[in-house]
Amino acid sequence: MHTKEKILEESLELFAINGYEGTSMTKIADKVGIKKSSLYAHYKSKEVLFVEVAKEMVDQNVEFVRRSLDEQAPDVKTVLYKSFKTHIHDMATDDASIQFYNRFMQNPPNGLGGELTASVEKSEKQARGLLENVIAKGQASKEVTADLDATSIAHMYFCLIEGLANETTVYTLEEVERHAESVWVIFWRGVKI
Amino acid sequence: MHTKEKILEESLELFAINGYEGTSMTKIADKVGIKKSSLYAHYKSKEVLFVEVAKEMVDQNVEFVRRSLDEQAPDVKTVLYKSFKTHIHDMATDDASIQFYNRFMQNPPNGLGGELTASVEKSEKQARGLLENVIAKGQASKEVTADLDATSIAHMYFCLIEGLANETTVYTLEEVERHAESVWVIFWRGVKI
DNA sequence: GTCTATACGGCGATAGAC
DNA sequence: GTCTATCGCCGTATAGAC
Repeated sequence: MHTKEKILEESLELFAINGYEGTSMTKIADKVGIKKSSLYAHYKSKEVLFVEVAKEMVDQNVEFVRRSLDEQAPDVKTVLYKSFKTHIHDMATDDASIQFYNRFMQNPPNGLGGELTASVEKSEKQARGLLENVIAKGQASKEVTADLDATSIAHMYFCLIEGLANETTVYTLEEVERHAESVWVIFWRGVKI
Repeated sequence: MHTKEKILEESLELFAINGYEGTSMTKIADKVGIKKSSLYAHYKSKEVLFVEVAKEMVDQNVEFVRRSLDEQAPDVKTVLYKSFKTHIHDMATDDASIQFYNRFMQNPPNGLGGELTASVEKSEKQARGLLENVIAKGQASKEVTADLDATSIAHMYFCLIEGLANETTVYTLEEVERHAESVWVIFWRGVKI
């Protein structure tokens, strides 16, 4: 019922913060407000629960990128800039979904990496596809250089976001946002006509 | 003696691959070729052992950046490009030190993050300083634009490297190196005069 | 579906013989 | 310094009453 979803929600947060081995079924049960053994009525093992959460996050990643792209923005530069800022902001403000995604796409739990890699690769391709469209539009409207192909530029874009995501552990929100600002300037300098 | 160093070496690899909670003292002992209890003659706890490894990695990070900068290269563009390629290559070829660094700087074990953040921040600052010098030289020789400050450019550089590091789990060596190549082109386009 | 009780193994860590 | 033996605890997971 409603409990099953709550388990997903709460374990998402715990996995994101404490990792897979660092999150016990007892801690999840405590956070949900039930006993450990009751979890097994909804998910037959910890691995199954984790994979369920992970699959949701992979799907959500594409949706997140889609929503970050503002269709109403006046030009491609603004679309990209707004999307960039949205990503950075949500990362830096401890959004559990994004932390989960960043954490486990880079270092999946021991046996479960293989089970996820395929779907991650697919979702990253989709997300990159959305950006490629925007960039291609910018090339058509002479905002973005045609010397580079849209795929490479989209790749660079995600590379920057992931690089900045890594900083969130060490640096403060303000520092990351300031870094993001200068990173953006160089990026745009690199891709504009 | 020689055992104490071997413990550091072997646990470095295990921590890098399986994480902190995913690495047991038994597994470390097995890899070293001794019994678990013998480890405690060298390091009084798992936490102490981990912190010891982590501190070495933090120091090594600065040295790694220093060595990647070729003093003999003809111009600043070449210095940066060679350094960039060295980083990518070592990451992609499963260098345990770099994997350890990337993994735990982003997601330190639960109680030990605070103990490391300060020294990480310091070492990253030193490493960035080395790059800033190179970039400032490039600005003086009119290779690199003076519209951007050297700190921002150095920051961008590390951001790209970390972003590419994240890919190594999902993509193959060839793919990452190909991505790195186009990332470099955009980067240089963004910072050259 | 949730509970209590329990099984069983692996964990980090210590004691003490050699 | 390394071993065997052992401690106490907590991990995942199951059985069975309600």
